[in-house]
Amino acid sequence: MLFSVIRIRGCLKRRFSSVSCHLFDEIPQRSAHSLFDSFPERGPDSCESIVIGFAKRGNVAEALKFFRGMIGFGIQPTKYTLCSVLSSCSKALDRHLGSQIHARLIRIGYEENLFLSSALVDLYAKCEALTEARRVFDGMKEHDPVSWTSIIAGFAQNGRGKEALIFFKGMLKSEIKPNCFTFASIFSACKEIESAFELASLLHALVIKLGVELNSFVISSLIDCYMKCGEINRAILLFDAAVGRDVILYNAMIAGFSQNSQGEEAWKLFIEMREHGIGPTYFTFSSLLNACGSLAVLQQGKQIHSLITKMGSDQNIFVVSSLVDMYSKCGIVNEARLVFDHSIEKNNILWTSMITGYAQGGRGADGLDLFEQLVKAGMIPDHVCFTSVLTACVHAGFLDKGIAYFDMMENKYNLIPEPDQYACMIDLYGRKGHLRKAKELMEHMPFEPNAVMWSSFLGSCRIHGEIDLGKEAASRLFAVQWHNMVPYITLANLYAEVGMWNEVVEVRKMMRCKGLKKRTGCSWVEVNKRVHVFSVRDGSHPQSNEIYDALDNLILEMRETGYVPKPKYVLHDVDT
DNA sequence: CTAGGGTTAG
Repeated sequence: MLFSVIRIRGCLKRRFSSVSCHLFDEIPQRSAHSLFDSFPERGPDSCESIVIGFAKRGNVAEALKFFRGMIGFGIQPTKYTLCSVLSSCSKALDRHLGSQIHARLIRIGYEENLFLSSALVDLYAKCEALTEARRVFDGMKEHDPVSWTSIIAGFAQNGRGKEALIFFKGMLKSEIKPNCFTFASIFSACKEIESAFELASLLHALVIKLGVELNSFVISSLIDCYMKCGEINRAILLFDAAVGRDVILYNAMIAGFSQNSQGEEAWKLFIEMREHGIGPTYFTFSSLLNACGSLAVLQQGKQIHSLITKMGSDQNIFVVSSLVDMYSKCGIVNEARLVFDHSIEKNNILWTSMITGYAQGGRGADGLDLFEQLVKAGMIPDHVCFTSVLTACVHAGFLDKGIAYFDMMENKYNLIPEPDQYACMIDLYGRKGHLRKAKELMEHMPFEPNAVMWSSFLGSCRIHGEIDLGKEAASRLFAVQWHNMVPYITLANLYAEVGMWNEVVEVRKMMRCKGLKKRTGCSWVEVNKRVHVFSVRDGSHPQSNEIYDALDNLILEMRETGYVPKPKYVLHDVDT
């Protein structure tokens, strides 16, 4: 290494920039730095080479530092340098410096330069200044694939998929053809819209037509989109056909399997990628832990945890949140707390994971205690966080505290309560026997009550033997969820508990008329006084509608064998 | 000599 430095220093006698490209390949960047300092004739050429060299190699901080330095020396940067620096600004999310460069560019004129315009569009898009990005884009005299892709990616990455798709339409109308970069962005925009699957299929055809179907960026984006639509088989087809499987492709598959409750498959792929010596990365860990939580397989979760520690990934905030979530879901809240305490960086999501862990583990008081600490730590709680807090109140039966926190949302944090938080309050009032109050809340909130609210309300009616209100809730549920058995069963139980046997028979008859039948292939276990439903076929843990359907049948089955479900076994307790 | 892309947590 030393020899390289000496050799390069020899070359540098006359021109620094002539060797600067090689310089970065041969010696560490730290040495490049000191070499520059020791070089006697620091002119514009050498400064620019250093800036571009660092920028090109992704050392954004150094590139920006040198750029500031050269401006301080009064050296005028060329457009080449400004282009590199803009890219570094966008990576560092330094909108301030980026705007200053923009101002400089306006003075010297840049509209004809596609490189500079695209870099500006990208900068503003990455810094979430989409109006500004659009202004630059619209001001361009002509567009190329890069500028189109920059504006499309900008909207897609900021959760504005619809607008991204409108730009994409504009691109298709123009002479410019989308390339693999464009498609990689467009599929992430796709998954946000209603008819995602239909559109993705159409665009998939276009991908093949334009011959970019082998690009791994396009494939992983497409796989992710299909997975989010629940089209697991399509994703598998794409994955099997892919030639060079990189770590992101594996991660996309593992995340997809986890999101679709196919924990076993996620694990199989993880083992496969390890056999091929690929990864894992932070992304792999968080997806895989997600799968552990839903399978409630603690052993595997612990194995991953030790691997994470071994690889030094135990301070990544995504990984930590997943660990907390996994341990909580496996019922070891104390272990989750240890991981939480050990994490140096703590954001809103991590705090919320931990509060949820306490709430769902039946330790509502600890959850609320943690929330107070969150506030003391200077964090600003958001909607999801309040859902956790209110859930903790529901589990602990803290009515007054629940009301106080609910009011606090709007009074202290300017958060307008959403259906999720109203649902908690309806549940809380209902369970405490304040059914009128719960009903009042449903009638006066700014939106229509949803199925979750009616379900919990019906459950509360059953606990407190409120026939009339229960009947009404059940009929509302029958209207929205005709395929769901839960309201029928709850209503039947409600009648049964007060001895209205004729009505029980009526409800059973209604169920039979609707053709609601028992589902096979599911079983249940009781762990920590909670019912867990799982599929016998693959051991996976069904979610949402599937879990409700399965649970309906199980409760029926249990009742038929003389098992009387307690209130805590109503559906919203099981959906964890 | 300069520009654009895919996967993760409550």
